Amino acid sequence: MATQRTTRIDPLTLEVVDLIGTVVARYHEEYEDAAAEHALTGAQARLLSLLSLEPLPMRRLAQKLKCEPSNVTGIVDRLEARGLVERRPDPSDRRVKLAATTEEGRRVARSLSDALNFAREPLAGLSTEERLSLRDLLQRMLTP
Amino acid sequence: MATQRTTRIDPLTLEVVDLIGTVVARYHEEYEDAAAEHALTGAQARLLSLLSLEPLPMRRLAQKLKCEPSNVTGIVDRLEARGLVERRPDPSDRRVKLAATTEEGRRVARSLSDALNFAREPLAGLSTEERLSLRDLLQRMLTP
DNA sequence: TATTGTTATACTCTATAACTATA
DNA sequence: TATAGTTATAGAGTATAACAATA
Repeated sequence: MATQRTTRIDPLTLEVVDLIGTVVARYHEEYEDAAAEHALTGAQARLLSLLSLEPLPMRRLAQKLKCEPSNVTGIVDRLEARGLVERRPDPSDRRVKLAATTEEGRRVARSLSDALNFAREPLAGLSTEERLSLRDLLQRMLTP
Repeated sequence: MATQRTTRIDPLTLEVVDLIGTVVARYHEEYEDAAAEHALTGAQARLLSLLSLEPLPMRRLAQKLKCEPSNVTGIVDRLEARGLVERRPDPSDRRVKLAATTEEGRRVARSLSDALNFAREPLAGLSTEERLSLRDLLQRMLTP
């Protein structure tokens, strides 16, 4: 019976789940703040970061962002209007448009990932051994 | 120089950061799915979960959800229209409206937290010792 | 005067459905 | 006919500013 499951979770597990919730909240806060410093929304920042690795068809972007293709049009429109992204034809298929970062877009994307100090500060207090341990625990948690 | 910091992050730390990113994504996916099963948006589910603990003034809700008070009005409106939440006067201050879950709202909130199997499955493969270790590492990561 | 909640407004993100141009 | 991208539309979340009721 579903409503009884909760009682079977031990306090330690609940504590860990709660900590993970805090990690999630902190991660999002930092990401949104970093995006806002560049006057970007979260979705725009995510799309820009994706494109900073390689140009992608609109369709691929939708898959990666887990949203409908129609939404990507608007997000790319707004980034294009700011000169951070551009649309290019795909020589091999004229239906496809490749979205790609401009020089300025790459600059912003780099600065964005630098601003994500989640990468540094929260882990700064852990030793190499502890990071190894954390890595292994997270890996086992994520791959059942 | 900000653009050089990235190169100073060792591969192990990057790996851990990447894993945390995956945890965040997985957590959100599960939360949104659980909310969608009850035809709730993420914001509505979060607000309902908050209220399932205790009635709160609209202002407090805005603080907890980290959004403007004006937005809470609409979210509570929609939950109230579905009979999951109600507004009550605060006897001690007639300016204040307390949002509170209905009986049905509590049921949905409980079912929602049950559906959040993130609490169970991802941690199922870890022993008690490993959970203790994970808890301590996350705690130290979050409290610098 | 300050605070609580609301309204009004504008923007973004989201999904759905219909359209176009290619394949 | 199938696919890629777009447009149109509607609902929801968000911030800002202005407002009424109460403190």
